[in-house]
Amino acid sequence: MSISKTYLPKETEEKWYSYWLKHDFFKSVPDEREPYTIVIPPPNVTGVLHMGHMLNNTIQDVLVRRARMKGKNACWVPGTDHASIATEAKVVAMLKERGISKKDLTRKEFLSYAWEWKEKYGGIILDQLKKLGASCDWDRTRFTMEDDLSEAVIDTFIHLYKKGLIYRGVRMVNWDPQGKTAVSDEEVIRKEVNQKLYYIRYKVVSPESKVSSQDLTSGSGLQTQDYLTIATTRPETIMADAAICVNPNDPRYLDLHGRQVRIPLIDKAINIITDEYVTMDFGTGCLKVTPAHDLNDYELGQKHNLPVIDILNDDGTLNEKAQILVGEDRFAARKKIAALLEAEGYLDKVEDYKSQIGFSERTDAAIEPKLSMQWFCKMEEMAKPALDSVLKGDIKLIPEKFVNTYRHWMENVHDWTISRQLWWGQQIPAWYLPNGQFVIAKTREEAFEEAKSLKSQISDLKFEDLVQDEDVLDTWFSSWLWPISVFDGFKDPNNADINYYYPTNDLVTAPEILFFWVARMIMAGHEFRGEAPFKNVYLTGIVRDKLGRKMSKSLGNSPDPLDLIEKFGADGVRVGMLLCSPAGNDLMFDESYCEQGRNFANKIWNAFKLVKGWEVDESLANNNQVAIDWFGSRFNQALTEIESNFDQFRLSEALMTTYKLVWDDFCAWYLEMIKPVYQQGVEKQTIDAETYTATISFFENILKILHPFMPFISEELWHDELFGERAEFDCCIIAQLPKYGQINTRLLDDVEIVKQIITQVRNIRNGKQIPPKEKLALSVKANSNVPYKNYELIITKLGNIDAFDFVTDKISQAAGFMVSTDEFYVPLNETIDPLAECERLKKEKEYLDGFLKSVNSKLGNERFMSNAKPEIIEIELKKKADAEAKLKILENSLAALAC
RNA sequence: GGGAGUUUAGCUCAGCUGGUUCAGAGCAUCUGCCUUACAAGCAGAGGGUCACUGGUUCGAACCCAGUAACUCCCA
Repeated sequence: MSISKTYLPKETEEKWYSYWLKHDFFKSVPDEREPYTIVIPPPNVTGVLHMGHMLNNTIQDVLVRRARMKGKNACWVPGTDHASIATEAKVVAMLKERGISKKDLTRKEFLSYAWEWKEKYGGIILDQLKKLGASCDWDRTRFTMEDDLSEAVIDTFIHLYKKGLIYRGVRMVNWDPQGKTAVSDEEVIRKEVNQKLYYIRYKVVSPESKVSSQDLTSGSGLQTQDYLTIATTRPETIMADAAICVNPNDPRYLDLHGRQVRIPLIDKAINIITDEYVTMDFGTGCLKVTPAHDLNDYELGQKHNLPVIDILNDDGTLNEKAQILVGEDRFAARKKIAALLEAEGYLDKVEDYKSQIGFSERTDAAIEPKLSMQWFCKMEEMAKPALDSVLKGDIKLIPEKFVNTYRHWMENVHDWTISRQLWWGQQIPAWYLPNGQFVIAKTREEAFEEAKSLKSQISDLKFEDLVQDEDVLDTWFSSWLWPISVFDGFKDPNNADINYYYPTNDLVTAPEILFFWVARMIMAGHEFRGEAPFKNVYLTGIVRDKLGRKMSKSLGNSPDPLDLIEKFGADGVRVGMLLCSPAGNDLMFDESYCEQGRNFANKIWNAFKLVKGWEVDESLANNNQVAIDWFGSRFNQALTEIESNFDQFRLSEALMTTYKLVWDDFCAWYLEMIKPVYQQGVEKQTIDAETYTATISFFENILKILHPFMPFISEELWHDELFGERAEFDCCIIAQLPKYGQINTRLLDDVEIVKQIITQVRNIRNGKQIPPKEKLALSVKANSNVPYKNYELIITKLGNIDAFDFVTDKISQAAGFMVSTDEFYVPLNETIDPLAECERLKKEKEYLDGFLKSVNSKLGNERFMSNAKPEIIEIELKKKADAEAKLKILENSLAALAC
């Protein structure tokens, strides 16, 4: 069977993914092993895979696969959330295409369309994850709107209501006029926007009595005060003005305290009030107070007992209370009203102005502050244990810097608006009586029973009289239960799964949802299980493009992950993602990282091809024991480094350690050391049995440590006949990671010196343009105790040396170099330029002189000697001795050259 | 406006408790090679005032203060 020249991912990915599935390797059931659990951050059911998901899920898969290979019972629970706003928008769009309007449907009809949509498109993102190699237990796939999870949501609502943690109230909320729903503070994205500041004149009302008294006391004329000018970015809301407010200390407006102005265009009189809240040096120092349409104004209005005049409809158009421009959209109205004011002479001037505006995360519509009746969840009480568990370290945030952010948010937490004016979601279990009273109950039956027992209820209350709250609960009110609900911890709080898998181990998610989701899951964990839901929260960076811009659909700067997989293979993309993702830092993604990943896969493939081309010749002796021992030590050393990297969630470093071990140590050095010399006319290169066995075993171990990062190629090679017959269930995915072995540091150090010698010989070849095929001689004048004899075979093979000998004197007419304190000579036919040689030696001497000087100045410094730790002094002394030894050799060489 | 973070080679990042003349890795670049596993490769090489200014210390990329630029979070 001929083996292809490059690794072809497509041929293996499909094959092994279905093999793994078929053999239930992703499946987890509780047993006596230690569990390792991750719940997926449920992607939005409307979503398609983007680069953020790629990163996030690659990391989760690496962690899960590694845990599995460490003998743990690994369980990765997949699923999606129902994303009320986003999904409802998709469904509305689908209906529109079919010529159906949501208005004409009943709730039930609408929901059946929504489920139809979900069944059709809702699984896309999970199927995409499979392409990446995600080893989720798909049998456990959950959805936040399925019956059991919905029931959990309703039950927790009732529980929290009974505890007094949920209440209903009129509040200023963030209104999304496009989604026609309230959204939480966390779902509002603030952006700086170029706006206009309109300066508008309000005519001051002048009651005769006041004018005269003013005239008498101060003598100030009213002529200049006929108008009062305010500055606003929202001229379309003037009809909702309830007052004009000035700072009581503002000398410009002292005359106006207690008087009135008339709103332009509608000519309505409102009071001038005073409050220190107003900044004197912003705008004109006069603030129009519009309680219905601004949070600060609302509070000011409460304080001063002002009426609330809401002139906007739910969709952002003006209503009849506006009196003019009724039915116009708020932004259209803004332009029109500016024109009207201008025409009537009320517009003083217009300035450019930058300010922060909130936009809905889901629809990108400008958020409208709006007063409405909503359901809220009190946060303060639940925040406390959730904060403590992070501060105490029961939950570790990685990287640690997020602890500060987390604390700040938790200490200043606001109540959570949990109602949404939508249909797609869990309907709030509040039932209203005709008299406006309400009860909270799971079913109409229970609600009816409870309603009957209300003191002031209507005497002839009928079952059908109860009307359930129209609104649904925020999607996060489902997601915050996720680590518990996926194991049916609400339905059956003592079941085997929840007892075994909860609390989960690691959560991998984006820092953007630290508050939305992570903090609330921690609260829910404490509230409903008395225990935090996970131990580590690994917060990934944000995937940005090369220019540092966040990847987004609207910018079009995000590659399609599936195209990347097509181009570089799943393993290549996984490696590419990890290579550029240091923990907690954003990553500047570039396709070239995936290319590097693909090249790495190819390198492994070709190393495999090499080994596969060998044939054992039993008659051959093992000449490679040194190489075998060296790589064995090097491998064990790398294993401990990788382990420590994983302990600290330094995945990119663990990968880089693996990469270098495989590419540099194994391929570039080890295989070159042991590789049979090419024999012409021989079909298969022959090798001794011991070396062959050792190499195969190394290769198998390498496949194991590669597997979490590159599951497909490692599984593919694992099953090659090179490793002998594999039983059906003998798969790399469940192989156990190699155990740590001995590390011979002396050997590792020696080989570093040997490598330097080989590099120096290669440099001489390069410099003198001696072809690699031409053999050279090498002599060593050893001053150290490095056992070069042991390494002779390696040196001669990799340096292409045909004569390696030990000498006691310098050799002239040879290119020389020094490694450690040993001198090496490569005799050459050509004459050596003594001047150039002299120059080289002098340069080296200069460096060493400087080095020695700095060491000596330290050792000569009394304060260093008295303050530095003994080990540091010892190192300095050794440095001094080494430098002196080297210098002596150099000086001899220089003397020999007579320069 | 408040808080957090970042700044080290052309790029992306390491650099742990201050201690080798300590400045490092990968990629990219340059030079030479189609050497029977791999040109998606091999062998080499060059690249940095550790943002800036002070301070502490025998000793600072690392600790402290200030400055600048950028990023994020909250208002």
